[in-house]
Amino acid sequence: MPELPEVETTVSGLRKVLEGRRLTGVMPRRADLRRAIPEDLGQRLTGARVTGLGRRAKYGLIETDRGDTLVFHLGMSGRWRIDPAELGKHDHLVLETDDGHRLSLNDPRRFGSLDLLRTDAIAEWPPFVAIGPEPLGGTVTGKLLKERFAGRSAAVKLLLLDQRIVAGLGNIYVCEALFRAQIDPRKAAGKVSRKKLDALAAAIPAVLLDAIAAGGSSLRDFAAPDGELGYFLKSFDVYAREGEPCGCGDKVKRILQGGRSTFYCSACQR
DNA sequence: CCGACAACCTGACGGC
DNA sequence: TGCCGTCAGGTTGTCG
Repeated sequence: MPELPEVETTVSGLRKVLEGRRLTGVMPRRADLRRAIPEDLGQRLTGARVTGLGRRAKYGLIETDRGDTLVFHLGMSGRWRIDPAELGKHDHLVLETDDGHRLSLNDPRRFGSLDLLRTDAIAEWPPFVAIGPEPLGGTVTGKLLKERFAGRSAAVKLLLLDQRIVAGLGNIYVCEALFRAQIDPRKAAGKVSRKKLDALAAAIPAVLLDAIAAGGSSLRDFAAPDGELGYFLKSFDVYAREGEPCGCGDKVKRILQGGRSTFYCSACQR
């Protein structure tokens, strides 16, 4: 579930427990997730103090006073647990703090990742070099979308999922933003009108901020890291609502694009 | 550049 | 109870 709002919520939850704390234990419990976990991760982080937390696109950042930043990605099924009663087979990294808290990165499907980067070189990390502007940074405007979509015949839905165009959007919030902007997800990106792109540029941060306000909602198995229920509290306009009525009275449709479900209202979105 | 598809991996759910 | 097919928030790569 982890799209931008869920990562943002996760980072906020981690900040409460980690900021300013010294890491007294750092225990990777397997060698790899989606890719290898750095072998020296435990050694480099043990004893370090956490100086700050942040987020870039769907990546969470844990910065330390040793010049290293732990970069995590939650993939499809990752979440952080704070003070879990017991560790299970999907708890892949455990952190212990000097004030007695224990955190675990739990990721059943292991599509997530863990990397340890030098903080001063983080901008040159290849995944970050390729990634597009932050949708909450105020720079994603109709004008920018017009430029990035120019000449592109791919469906606008698919280009919005491309992290190089805009960072942090995933399947849920792309569907929701397109609904709010009343854009047909199948439409060629380069043929969406400037007026619609202005509406889209406004809808993207609106949808994301609503989700953050709702506690990083999403789907079934997402919970905020402090254990508060973060899922199913938010209802979507179209996502996962196939066959249900849209506000206009028509039924929400589900189609496949790029092998993934798109939910939309063919009456409202044109 | 594009669309289609597969791969990575586990778990939940529905149908039988 | 179990077996089987389908689906799920993401990313990366190949093929034609």
